[in-house]
Amino acid sequence: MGHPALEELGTLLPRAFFEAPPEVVAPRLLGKVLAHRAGGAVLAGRIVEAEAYLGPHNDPPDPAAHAHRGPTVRNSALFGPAGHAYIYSIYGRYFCMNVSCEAEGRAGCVLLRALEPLEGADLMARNRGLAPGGLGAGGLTRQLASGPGRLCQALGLTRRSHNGLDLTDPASPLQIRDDGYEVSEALVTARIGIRQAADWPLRFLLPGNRCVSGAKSAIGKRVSIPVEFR
DNA sequence: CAGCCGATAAGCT
DNA sequence: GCTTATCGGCTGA
Repeated sequence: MGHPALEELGTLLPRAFFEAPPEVVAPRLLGKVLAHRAGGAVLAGRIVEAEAYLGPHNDPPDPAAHAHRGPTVRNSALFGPAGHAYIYSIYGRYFCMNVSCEAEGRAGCVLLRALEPLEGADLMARNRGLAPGGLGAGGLTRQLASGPGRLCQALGLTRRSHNGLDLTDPASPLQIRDDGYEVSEALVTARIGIRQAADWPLRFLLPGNRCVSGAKSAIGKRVSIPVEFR
């Protein structure tokens, strides 16, 4: 009661959606809904910012990607089937969530960097240690999940509980759905917070959206997303 | 097995 | 802008 079933948030994205290069999947994910069922609650938000990290089969390979040096215990989810969660801890305090791409045996992923909260904003605020009241007016809502670490904290995602989950399984507590929200244009910029390949244009965000992270938000160019990739 | 350091965020100057 | 918290996985010995 009070919480929607995940089905009400749109149609579940099929695995084929993710079986493509990350630079194709990342803009396609803009506007889609990331949903987490935690106990009786549902926490969900629209993806407004994402970065592509390329697998080692690319030429040149992407030196900023965790999959850069091939499979390891940590990144094994990236080399499995597409549409799985890859969650890792960073700086001892935070987690970041990626979606695996490409066919099984090939790595490549999309880092989810920011959400526009749709469901469970009060609970997100609580998870983030913020005051639950007055979210709408004060602009606090846009800070709930504006950043990869904030996103995982807001939704309550951890490596131990959620790494490796199949996002395309109807029984999974973590899914990505399409509620019909249409995105025809993305803003493309360099990726944030990396040193290697720092100038590659692989960060995608919804132009003008207030929930995106980072100072580089305004620096980039608009590209239209081909209809077949929407 | 020890040392290093990162796809971060928050708080302070 | 600069600093720091705090950790696990990676690397090389």
